[in-house]
Amino acid sequence: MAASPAAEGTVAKALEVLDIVAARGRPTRFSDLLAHSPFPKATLYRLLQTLVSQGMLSFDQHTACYTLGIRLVRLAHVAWQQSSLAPIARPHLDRLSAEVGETVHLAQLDHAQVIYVDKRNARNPVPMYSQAGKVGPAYCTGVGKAMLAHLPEAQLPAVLAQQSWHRFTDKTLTTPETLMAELARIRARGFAYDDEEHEPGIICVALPVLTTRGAVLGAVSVTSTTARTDLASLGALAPLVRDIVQTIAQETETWRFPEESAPQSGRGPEPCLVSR
Amino acid sequence: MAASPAAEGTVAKALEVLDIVAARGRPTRFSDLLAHSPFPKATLYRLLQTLVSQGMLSFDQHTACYTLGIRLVRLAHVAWQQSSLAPIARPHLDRLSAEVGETVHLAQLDHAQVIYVDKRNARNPVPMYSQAGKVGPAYCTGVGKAMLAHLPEAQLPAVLAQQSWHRFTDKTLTTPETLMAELARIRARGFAYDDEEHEPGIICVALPVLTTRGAVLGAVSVTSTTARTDLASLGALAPLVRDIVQTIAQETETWRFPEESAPQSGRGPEPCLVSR
DNA sequence: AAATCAGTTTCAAATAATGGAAACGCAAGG
DNA sequence: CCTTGCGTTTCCATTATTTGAAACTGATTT
Repeated sequence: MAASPAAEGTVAKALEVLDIVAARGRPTRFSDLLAHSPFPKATLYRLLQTLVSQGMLSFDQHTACYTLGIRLVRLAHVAWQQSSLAPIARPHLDRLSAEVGETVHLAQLDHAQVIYVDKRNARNPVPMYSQAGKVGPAYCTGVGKAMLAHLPEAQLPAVLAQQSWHRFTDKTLTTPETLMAELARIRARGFAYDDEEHEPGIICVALPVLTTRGAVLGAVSVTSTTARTDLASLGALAPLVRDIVQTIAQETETWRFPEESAPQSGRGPEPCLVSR
Repeated sequence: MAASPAAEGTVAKALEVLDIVAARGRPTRFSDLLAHSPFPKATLYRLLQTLVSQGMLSFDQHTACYTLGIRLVRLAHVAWQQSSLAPIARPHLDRLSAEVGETVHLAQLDHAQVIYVDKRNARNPVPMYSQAGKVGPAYCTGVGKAMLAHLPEAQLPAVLAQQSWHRFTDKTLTTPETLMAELARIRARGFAYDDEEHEPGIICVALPVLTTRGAVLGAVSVTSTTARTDLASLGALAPLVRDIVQTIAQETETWRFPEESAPQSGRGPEPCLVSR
């Protein structure tokens, strides 16, 4: 189960249950969840009931299985829109994608992992691991290393300590020391490569999206395969990607303004009605 | 804000806070949230702290603003995959989209609203979060009416009572009575039209995805414009869409009940979603 | 019929949440 | 320099919820 953040409140436990359901990855029965949770039967049972009644889980009468609920999807859509990064980056990813014709990723750091927040497929799509919403390792992906390289020094040790250091390929860096050296190279160079460190044959260039203060917001990468290109050619795209990430960063900061709470008319189906 | 589900547990309150943040739609300050929540200052503060520490919200030190957190996006991705409908329907939507070349939607019912779960544009296969989770009215969209028409009679009044009945166009049905009549026509005809009831110039055909027991799982629609086609031509696509929804329904049941038989006795059709 | 299993409910004790009030920090104004 | 006001955070006695062992239900198996 990896990161169990030592439940302290009821809410934390409820969320942990959500994670457990999510981790099963399929409709799951009570006993299965019980076996994979640290909670006693009655506690788990009540948590599940609460979550179901709240719409965060749904429960199928026939199969007696729990799945994640639709309320999550609704919340997540807003989350995606509300995150300052993703919606702002969108048109720029489109532009980048059109220009280079390769797979393009936008990622953010979540705890010590990379989460792919948006993605454009290559004109000739290549099967690969990443997918919007999916999480991946930070220490052996282009976007991950680009972000780690610009993390405040104080945070780095904690984050490195949470990496799995699994050797995906024989080029994977599997120790904090070698990674630290790589991060220094990345800072010097201004961008990161992924040289088949996560999947064989998959390479990429990645640049971080940084605020003017230097805080890491996310990272953008262009990914391809060794069959189609090589690191040097990908590196040649770095200036283009730099333009993109700088534009994104700039627009993000412009957007930041919080907003006074104008007396909005409470109800009303008015505003954001779906395009269809 | 209409649906405030009268929090009874702590978890419910925490989730209500999430909804409030989501409803603001932008990074929001404490005082703003306080003004829009039913909780006392200290309570709200602690709920926010919990949610932030759990990653469901994120808090920006500089602007002192709360936004929905990245953990939500991660969960929602799994939710989408795990929902029996969306991943199963995906290839069939692709097929339908390729065949008709028009906008295709997959929707489900969430409370009394329609939630768009997947979508195909004529051209590019848009990344998921750009549209998943968008909600729309049920009483004046093709997918919405198709699903309402097949809801258990006992639930219909409650759902209709939650509609806004806003007159989007002069063809919008704005009373329960006229809608009930329309739903009867839809049941008789076997599929629903949207005749510019939500947006002028936008028309569609929609069919519900039903289990063998008749429970509503979702709906699929093909949408176009009056400039390009008319209702009659869209209606001609109904048999094709019927094939699609039936295949989806069938695969859903196969997937969920690998070797279950004896499908009788229980009470009436048990809809999988919908109001508490 | 008895045993087993999966899921549900009970209840007194333990624990966590509550919220009024007050303190804190900070910027603008006297 | 000392107010004043606003937004944020902490305190703590009170209150209500959560807890979990164990008992119960009702299927299915032996």
